[in-house]
Amino acid sequence: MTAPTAQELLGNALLSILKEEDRRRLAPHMMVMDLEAKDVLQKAGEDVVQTWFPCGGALASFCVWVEETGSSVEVALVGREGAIGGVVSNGRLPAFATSEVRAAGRFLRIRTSALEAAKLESIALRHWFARYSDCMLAQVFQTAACNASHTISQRTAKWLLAAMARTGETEFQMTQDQLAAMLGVGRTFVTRVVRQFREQGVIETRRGVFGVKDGAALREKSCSCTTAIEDHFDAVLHGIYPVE
Amino acid sequence: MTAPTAQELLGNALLSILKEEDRRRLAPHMMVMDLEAKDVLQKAGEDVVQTWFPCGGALASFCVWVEETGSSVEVALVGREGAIGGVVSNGRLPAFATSEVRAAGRFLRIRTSALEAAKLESIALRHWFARYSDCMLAQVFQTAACNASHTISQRTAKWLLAAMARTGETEFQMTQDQLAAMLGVGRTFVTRVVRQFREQGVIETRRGVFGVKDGAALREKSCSCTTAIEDHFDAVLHGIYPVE
DNA sequence: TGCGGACTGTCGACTTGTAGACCGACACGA
DNA sequence: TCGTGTCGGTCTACAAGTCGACAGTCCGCA
Repeated sequence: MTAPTAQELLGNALLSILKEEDRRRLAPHMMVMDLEAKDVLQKAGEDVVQTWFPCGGALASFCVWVEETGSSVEVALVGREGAIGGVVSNGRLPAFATSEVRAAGRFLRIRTSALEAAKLESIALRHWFARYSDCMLAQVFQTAACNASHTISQRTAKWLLAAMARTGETEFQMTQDQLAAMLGVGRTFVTRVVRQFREQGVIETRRGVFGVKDGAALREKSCSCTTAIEDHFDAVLHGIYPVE
Repeated sequence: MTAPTAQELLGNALLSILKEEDRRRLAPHMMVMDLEAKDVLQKAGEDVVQTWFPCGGALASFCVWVEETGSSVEVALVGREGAIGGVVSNGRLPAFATSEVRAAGRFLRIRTSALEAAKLESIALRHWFARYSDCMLAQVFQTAACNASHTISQRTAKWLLAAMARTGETEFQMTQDQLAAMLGVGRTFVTRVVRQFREQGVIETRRGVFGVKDGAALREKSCSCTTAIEDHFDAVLHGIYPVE
C-alpha cells in the first residue's frame, strides 16, 4: 500500500491521457495495490466508495447477476484503458453490477470522494471522465446488441480479442467453465468452439489457460462488434475529437 | 415549436424531480415538439447537438446497428422517466447509437450546449443527471445480461412491461416484424410467442397493435430483469438514496 | 370495387445451443 | 505416492430458435 510512481500512473491509459496538472491532483490520494483473480472491487448493491485504475496487464470486469440461472454474466471488460467505480454515477450510489478481477495485476485505487473533489476543481478532468463514461456506455450498448445477435463462437473470439487489447498479453488464466459462465452460455458448447479454434491453429490451450496464437485469424472469427467498439474509443479518447 | 408550459415540464419525470430553480434554468431554452413513430432523434456517428425529454406517452429507444444482419437491435427504452442525448457524454461527441421514436408524442428539446451551461451553474442539476446516467447504464447492463441468458418469450414480456411503465399506456402501435427486429430475433418465432400469450389471455393483438390485458400475468412470463431495473431506478431516482 | 402492399399465420427442415452424464487426465497437497 | 477434486473432452437427447416459403388477411387507395 504505497503511493504510485510516475511510471505506474502512466501505466493506465486514462490517467496518462490527462494533463500533468490533473494527474498531480489525483496522485497524492492514490494507493498501489496488487490484486489476484477473483478479488472483488465492488459488490452490487453496496456503495461505490473506491475507484480503481488497472495498470499494465491487470484486467477486471463488470458482472450482472442473473436470478434464474444463479450465475453472473459479464457485461463489460476494463483494463488499462479505463477505470472501475464512481465514473458514470459520480459515486455515492449503490453499484448495480459487481466488479471482479479477471487477470491478476496492479491497480491504483482512489477514494471516490477524493476523485469527485478533484473533478470539482478541474473541468478538463470532468471532461475526460465523461468521455470515458461515454465509451463505457458504448461498449455495453454493443455488448447488448452482440448478445442478442451473434453466435457463441463469434462472442468467444470477441472476448479473447478484447482481453488482449486491454492487457497487451496473449495468454489468460481462465478455465473454459469460467469463460462459459461469463458469456452466459453452456460449458460443453464452449468446449466445442475452443476445440475448433485450436484445431485451426488460432489459439492454444492448456489446463486453465488460453493462449492466442493468431490474432488476425481470431479477428476473422469474431463479429464486427470488436472493431465498432475500438473505433469509438479511438475517436473519443485518442484525439479524433478534440478535447475543447 | 413553442416554449413548454409548466404542465409539460412536469410531464417528464426527470425534469419534475428537479428543484423549481433548476427547472427554471432549463425552461427558457426548451422547445416543445410533437414527433411521430420512426422520427430520428440522433443518428449514430453524428454529434449530439440536441437533448430530448419525452413527455406523457411518448417513447424512444436506442438502437445499435449490427453489421452482419444489416439491422438494428434495441438496447434501451426511454420514456417520460428520462432523456436522450448528451446525458452520459455531456455532449460534443459522436453518438454511438441511433435514437428513434417508438411511440408518437410530445418531446421537449434543448440544445445540449445550453444544458451543459446550466449544469456548470448548478451542482444539483449535475447530480440528478449523473444519477439518471447511472440508471441508464444499469438498464443497459441488465439488457446485455438478459440478451445473453433469457428466452425470447421472457424478453418479449419484458419489452411490453418496460414500454408500459415508460408510457403509462397499455397499447402500442407496432408490428410483430418491428418487435422481432428490436429484439434481434426471427419474426416467425415472435409470432409463435405472441400467439401463446394471446391464447392465454395475457395480451391482445390487432394488425399493427399490441395491447396488454393482464400486466400481472405478463410479469410472471417475464424475467427478473424487469424488477431488477425498476428497483435500481427507485433507489437512485426516487429517494431511497438521499441527494446530498 | 378491385388492386397492391404490408402484415400475420403456419409449416417443415435445419442449425444452434442446452442439460446431464460420464470418463480420463491433470494438479496439488498430505 | 496416493487420493481427491477440478478440469477438459465427448456423447446423447432434446429444446430453442432460424430461415425460407407460402397462403391468407387486412387496409388504403385509385
